Amino acid sequence: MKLLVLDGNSIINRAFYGIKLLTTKDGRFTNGIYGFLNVMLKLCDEFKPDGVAAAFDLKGPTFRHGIYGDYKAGRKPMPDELAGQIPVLKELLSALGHTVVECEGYEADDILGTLSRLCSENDEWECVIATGDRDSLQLVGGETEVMLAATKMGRPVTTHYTPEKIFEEYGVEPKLLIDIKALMGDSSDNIPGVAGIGKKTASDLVSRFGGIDEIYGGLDELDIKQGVRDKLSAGRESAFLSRTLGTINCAAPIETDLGKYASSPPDVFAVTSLLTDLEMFGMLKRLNLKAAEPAKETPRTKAQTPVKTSERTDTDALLGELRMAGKAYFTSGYDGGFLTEMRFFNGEAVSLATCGTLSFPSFVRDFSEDDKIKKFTFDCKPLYAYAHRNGTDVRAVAMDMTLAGYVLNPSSGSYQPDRLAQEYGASISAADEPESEAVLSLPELCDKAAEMIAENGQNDLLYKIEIPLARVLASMENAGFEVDEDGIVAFGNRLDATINGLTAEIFDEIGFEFNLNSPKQLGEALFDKMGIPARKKTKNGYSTSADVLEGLEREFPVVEKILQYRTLAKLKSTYCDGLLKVISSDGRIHSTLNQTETRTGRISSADPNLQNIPVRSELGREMRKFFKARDGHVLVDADYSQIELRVLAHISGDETMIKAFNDGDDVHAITASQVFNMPLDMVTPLMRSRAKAVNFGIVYGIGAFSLAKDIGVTRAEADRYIKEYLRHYSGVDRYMQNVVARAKETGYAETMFARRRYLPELGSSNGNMRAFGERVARNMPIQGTAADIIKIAMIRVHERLAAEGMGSRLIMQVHDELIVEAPESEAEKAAEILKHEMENAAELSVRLEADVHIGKTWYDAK
DNA sequence: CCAATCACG
DNA sequence: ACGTACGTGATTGGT
Repeated sequence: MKLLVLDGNSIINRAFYGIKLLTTKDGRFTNGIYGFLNVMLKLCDEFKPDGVAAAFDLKGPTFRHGIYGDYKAGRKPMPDELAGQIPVLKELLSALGHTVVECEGYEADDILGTLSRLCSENDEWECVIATGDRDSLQLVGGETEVMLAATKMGRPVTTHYTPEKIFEEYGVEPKLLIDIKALMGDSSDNIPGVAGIGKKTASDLVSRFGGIDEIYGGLDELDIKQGVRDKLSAGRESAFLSRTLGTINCAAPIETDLGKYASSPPDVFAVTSLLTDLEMFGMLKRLNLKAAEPAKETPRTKAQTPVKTSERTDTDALLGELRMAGKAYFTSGYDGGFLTEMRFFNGEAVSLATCGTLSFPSFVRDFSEDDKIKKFTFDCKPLYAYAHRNGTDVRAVAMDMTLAGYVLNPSSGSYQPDRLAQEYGASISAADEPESEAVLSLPELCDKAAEMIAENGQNDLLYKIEIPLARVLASMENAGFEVDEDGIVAFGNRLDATINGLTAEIFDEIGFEFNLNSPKQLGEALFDKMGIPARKKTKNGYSTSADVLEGLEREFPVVEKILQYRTLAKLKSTYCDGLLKVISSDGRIHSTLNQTETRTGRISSADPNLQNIPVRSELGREMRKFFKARDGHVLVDADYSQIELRVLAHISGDETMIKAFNDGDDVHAITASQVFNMPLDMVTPLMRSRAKAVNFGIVYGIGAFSLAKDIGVTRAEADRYIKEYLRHYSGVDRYMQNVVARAKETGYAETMFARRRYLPELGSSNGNMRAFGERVARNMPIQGTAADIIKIAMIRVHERLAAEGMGSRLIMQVHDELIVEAPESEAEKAAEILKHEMENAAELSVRLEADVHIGKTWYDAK
């Protein structure tokens, strides 16, 4: 029996670039498919295989960050003209009775390797691999031959590689090709190799001495020129790493029963309609088929589900068991963002389904969608994300232990299963394998967590806020934020020019060069060498922070330039260079929204952080022009007006502050008139800005010293402001005292929605620690309640947009701000939904207000 | 891996 | 007498 294994991506790529752009009448590209079919039919004629398997990489916009992430592999993204052809090709292959093989987390190469291994382990089967990629030559031998397509002098040639042929060409056995590559490197595959060793030297060494194990094993004794020996010695690690990188993985979890790959009879109807649709009439003839009737609507066969294999293939039975039980305790395994396996822990048995299972994707879908199966798991966000990317949803999540752990104690630091087991399931875990212990105790962990959550009065917080929010965050992460890459590059170049000029001027004025980015060197230059009086010190030397330098810039003009340099360097490195590095192949940036990171209940954004894109300075704000809505869409941006102060007004119940909010929208001015005892229309901008600082200070737990420093008045003055503030807002005063006392009693601070943060600092004998605990006790309920409210708003916005069947998507949250990407035609409606859901997310004694703006870019929508 | 710095709410 | 506002994340230099 003979299996023809096609390297799908490689062959369609060669076809696409080798054949001029063929299209159908209505403009769909077909050249890749055409070339692929030609190659395949030719190979079939030549080898008469009993089965044909086409391996493909899994890639494209249905997959997540880091996987979208060709940016990490340094490859060019596939052009849309080609990407669009691949699904059609797969459909056609399936219709022809061939097998399409894909496996999340594995490349086509790995599938080739695995099939080759399976054939060599199986007496009946032999295997022919067809590819355009020389990497596969390492697989030759045993039952495997490779047909390598190449272009010589502008003409396509295919070479048939057997072990003999490889020895003839390279002078080594196939396995050692990897070792040659490990030495010479391969820039197109990002394999470093050994610096200074090229193809010639590498082949020579390997053919004389064997693989790198032998070469390095006898490096000192072998007959190697000293220069080469030195290079080898320096590149030792790189060589071994390169070998690992260059070795094809022959253990992809795909269908292992080779019988399943035997060709089945073609679905003549499907093939005919597909080829007719592609206008490939020549191909129809070659297959002895007639064109389909043009009048008839040609229903397409459903896209073939990729074939997979697994430990447990009876996923239908598994699903049945889970349905019968009505609940499922499970964990999900991910490889770089791909869902690769699920383990079920119902009762005694552990059932494992992996992406190698024939029906894994449909199993995951059916399982996820089934609202009769209550789901108990860890960290549901990745599963929500997986489901969302595949056009479905996860229903009936009854427990997420990660989120439960976070709700029970947001200061934990880690919510890994083993840690949770340690903390909440100690009775079970005592043994050596922390992970499996944690997993085995999942049902008990869930019970225990549920009980504690209920006891704390946190049911709504977990089940109505955090768990539903995970779905929203998953969808936001999947959506991403479109950016203007060229714009950022151009902006970066402009910055670079200015930075270079500035650097030269600074060194010129100081008189010598040093590393401007080093606070240490800068401090020495400024305060030692130039004799500028230092004002503040850090542990390691002088402080050169902005607030110190700002006090010096009038007197010493060079300091102004240094400050400017800092600003520009930050913009360039963090925002231009940093963001460019993480643009995915879909032209968008997919940040990760952490749900268990902050101690107050806020979410955080990382990798990259999109919650700290500059806005306060005009130049920095320019960055926001590069964050834009996709074609035909606009950004709808809504931010809460003073949500934290409104929350303070509500939870303190302070009548004056409540009235202030009800009287008008400029609270800072109203506060100024209260604190400075003036009629509202006599409040000057300076008074208003000081009052604003006091408002912030109050929210942060304030001390007179810090307030004084912040607004540049004497300590006594600042003290007076605070006293006056608390005298007028006596309810706030009372609240601030009560909340600390309460926290000392209970040991934690809490929000309106029962989110708590334990404050062991309050019992500290260290006065500073205790003072810190007190400030947190004052601040956390305010910041945390605001965080709870916007989370509720996010869930409702997400649900409304879905319920109304809109194309608008929530794409970002910045603490008090939500951004929706809306089709132009929906902009107004999306704006109304945002405003309404945000303003009605919670019922406070002051009204919540959200300001909405619409624009093509983030800059315009603020 | 930490400290310093600076971007945001 | 002493230290001095809440919550984050990324980059850089330096040990």
